[in-house]
Amino acid sequence: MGRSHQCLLDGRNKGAWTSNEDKILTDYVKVHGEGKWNNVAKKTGLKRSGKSCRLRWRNYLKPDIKRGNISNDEEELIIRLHKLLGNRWSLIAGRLPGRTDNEIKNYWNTTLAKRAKDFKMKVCTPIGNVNEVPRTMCNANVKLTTQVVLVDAAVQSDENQYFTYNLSIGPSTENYMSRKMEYQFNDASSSSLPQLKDHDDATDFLMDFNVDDVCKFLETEIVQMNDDKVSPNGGGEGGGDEGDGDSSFLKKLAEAEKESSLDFQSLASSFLESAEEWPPISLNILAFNQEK
DNA sequence: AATACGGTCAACCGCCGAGAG
DNA sequence: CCTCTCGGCGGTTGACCGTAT
Repeated sequence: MGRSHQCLLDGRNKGAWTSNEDKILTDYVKVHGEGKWNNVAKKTGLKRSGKSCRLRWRNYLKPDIKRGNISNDEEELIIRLHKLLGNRWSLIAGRLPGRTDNEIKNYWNTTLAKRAKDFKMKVCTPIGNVNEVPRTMCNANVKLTTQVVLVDAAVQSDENQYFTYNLSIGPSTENYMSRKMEYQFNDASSSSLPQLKDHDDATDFLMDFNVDDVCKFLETEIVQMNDDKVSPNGGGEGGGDEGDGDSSFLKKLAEAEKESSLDFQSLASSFLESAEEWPPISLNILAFNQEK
């Protein structure tokens, strides 16, 4: 694997390390400890840059490094930490003893990212209309003219697949709700609606509303705010069963915010910002939900 | 058997911040 | 302050390897 052809550039070796170079570096670190990497070349005659020495030691030669065979537990931890931290590989690696940032990064880019993509392609079909609320989530056929943002998606394993997403919906960045849901697929090839898994309260730090809350919010608040000619209780594109005014999301949001003394607005705003970095996967999820 | 292709992962690159002088 | 060095980090590259055609 990796680069094997050594070449000499500016008097320095580049490319794969030889076992002899490894020994020289290992011996040096045993005597002098880590750090002062630029001294390695001076004191040992090794034709490598300080950076290259440091990298070789930290990613390969260091005695406590675990290599290969990332366990299911480790994989799940990587997925969860990546949800939380993004591409901050060194932070993620810091919570996985013996694993290096480079290894985590490689594992993510090759195995996990690909798996998530394959899973998405397999299970979901784009419908091309992000403004349509999936009927399985909503009793009425409501036109959604607001933001629907998916900020997260992940697949745990082939045998036990799930995906998690945060759905942020609202007429503006001032008024919206966020809900995290984790779905379990018993059969990835099935087009039926997946089962909702239990929440992980530790990471679910936004408000926890059930699907009915989402539906009622969509049917009342959004239609009302975006189409003067459509009453909040039916008509227009929508119609169907609606919630009453008491169940409005905005009221609940205000109450919850008051009770918990948390700034949900800021929390959700930061989520929306990070969502910009994700691929436009929301279409696919919506399409899947619309399947029925 | 030969070739093409895609996955893996070690290593490199460029950027950045901290700290010393 | 300014400059320089060093180390850390995330993104990218490219050689190797297994598999498909």
